[in-house]
Amino acid sequence: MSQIIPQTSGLNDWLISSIEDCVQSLFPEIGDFPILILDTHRDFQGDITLNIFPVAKAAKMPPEKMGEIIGNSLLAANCGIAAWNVVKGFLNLTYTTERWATTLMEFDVQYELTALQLGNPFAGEKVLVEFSSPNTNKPLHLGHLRNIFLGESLCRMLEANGFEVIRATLVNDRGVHICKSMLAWMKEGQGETPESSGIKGDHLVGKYYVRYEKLFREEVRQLVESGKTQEEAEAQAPILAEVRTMLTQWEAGDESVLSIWRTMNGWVLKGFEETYNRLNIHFDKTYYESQTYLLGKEVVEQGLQKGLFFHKENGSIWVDLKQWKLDEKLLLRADGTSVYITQDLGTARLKFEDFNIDRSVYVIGNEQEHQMKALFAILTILGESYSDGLYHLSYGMVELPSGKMKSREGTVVDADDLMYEMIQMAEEKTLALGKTQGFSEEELHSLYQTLGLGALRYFLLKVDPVKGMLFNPEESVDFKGNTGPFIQYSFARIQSLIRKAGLPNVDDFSRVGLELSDSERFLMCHLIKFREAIQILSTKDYDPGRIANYVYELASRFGRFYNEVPVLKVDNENQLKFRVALCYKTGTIIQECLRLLGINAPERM
RNA sequence: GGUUCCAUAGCUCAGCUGGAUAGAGCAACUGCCUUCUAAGCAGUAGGUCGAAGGUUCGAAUCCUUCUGGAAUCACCA
Repeated sequence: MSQIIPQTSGLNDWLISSIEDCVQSLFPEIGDFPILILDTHRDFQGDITLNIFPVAKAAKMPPEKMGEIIGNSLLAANCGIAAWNVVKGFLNLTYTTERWATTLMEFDVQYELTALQLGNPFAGEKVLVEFSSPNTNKPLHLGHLRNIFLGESLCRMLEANGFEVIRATLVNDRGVHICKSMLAWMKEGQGETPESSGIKGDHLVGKYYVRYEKLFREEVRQLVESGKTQEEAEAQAPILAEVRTMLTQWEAGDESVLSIWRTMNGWVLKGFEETYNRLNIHFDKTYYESQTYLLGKEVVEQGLQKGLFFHKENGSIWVDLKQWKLDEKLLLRADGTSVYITQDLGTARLKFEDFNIDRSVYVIGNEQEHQMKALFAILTILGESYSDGLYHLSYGMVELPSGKMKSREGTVVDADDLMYEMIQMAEEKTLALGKTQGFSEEELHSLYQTLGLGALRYFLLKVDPVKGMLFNPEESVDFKGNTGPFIQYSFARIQSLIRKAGLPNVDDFSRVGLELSDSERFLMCHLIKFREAIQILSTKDYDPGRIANYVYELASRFGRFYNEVPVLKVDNENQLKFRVALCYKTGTIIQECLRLLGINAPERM
């Protein structure tokens, strides 16, 4: 096991050790100092920059003098540095052409991924990622899409880092909200089904969820007119009592209620399945709350016996979370029925029993941050073996210009509608550009999907998850600038070059007559940071957004290169090979980054 | 009221463990398609990084306080 795994890019590692050697030989007495490597500022000459302040401090020497000494020493060592300059406390270094050529020829997406996995001390650990987790009373909306894209992309990142990933979703298929749409359908549905109406199942049920709200509002309005206060009216609306009765019947196993419940849930789940398929999302395991909601009681009972939880006078069971800066938390009601967190405890245990997981990730909105903290604290108190590997990937809500989306009031951006619109828009834009001669109907259809859904996915993933997002349906999602299609376009251009030049053969590559332009260096400087960009060192790296940023920067540097430097139209054979190789490798990295984001990369567009 | 999170260009956002003159995209304006895909490239304009202190060679970044916004704090789910 003496294999050497460069932590980041080989080039930078090599530079760091060169600098270490150099400083050690010049100043044998020097103590520890950090080597800070950063990108060279755009306005200065160089490929990479050393921040000299820490070294200078350790050696008690003015930074500029120190920079001079190190620069000269690296140059004299003949180790791949062609030039240097010092500005203030910064030593800007330029690699030799030879060094760059070697680096590029050795650079390979498969090698990078393998090295990433071999370098991950936790590789092979099992991670269960729970995401999407919808309710079965309404269709998926924009907020779910953010969740789903985050979850799927995180799974792919974890896999790339060598983790074994289990994709799971928890369907919330029971409770008052489910009964509401059932009740409205029984009252006013007249037997309407997805087949009879031609409406997708989840949308049909969602329609009755909204209908319930209308009926409820109407009853409240009448009660208020008859002299009740708003509060009284909302509490006394007869339809609410009907819902409660229905829930009781459901819990008691009343077959007439269960049968409608099964039917309507079936419609919704079939609808979800369609949407997931369109998004290419597949779960290894689906948990249903109706099957897990009683499970937690056992976990609570065990904790009670171990003395970790306690009773209150009325018989309810609690846990003290004060050392986590949380309050006391109710785990089981006095009547023995479970609360939300009881179910979560049960599901958590079940996930472990099913898959023997090392880590458990929850992709859930930030509205449940408090709840998640409490859950993790309790699992830690219980001493669950995976409690160190718990993580809540929290994300901000997607809001509309008019404010929060509310399913009840019908003010939501529906996932299916939005996807459809995105694909339509992709079609319009593609046709307007008229670059798709020779495409078959099938290819066109597939291209529109790739572009439309790529734009949507990128739009939702490029923003830091912790931040709330604003989505303005009027302005819609862009196709130019920092967008999915721009990155896809960069890839398509590269593929076009490769089709013309053929795959680069670098075996007989020599450096004769090779010259590098600024834009080539600029592109390569970023290209070799691929591994850094996708590496997961801790849970703070559970963010697909940084891949989006990385690949956008890469595509944008490629754009500059493509415009400034001819690739195919060069006389020097080695120059041609080098540039084709640079394009090809940039393409493989773009493709892999897009794949990690769940976005397809089209060969032509 | 307690806790947590957020605040960067007109708008949407980058800015990693403190590092050079704070960067993109959109919108606006100016150039570039008889030459590798113009969904592109180059340029102009746009900033008191919410405010005030502090820490140090150095702060958008770390600490404190304040302001503004969001979420959450049920024997609801």
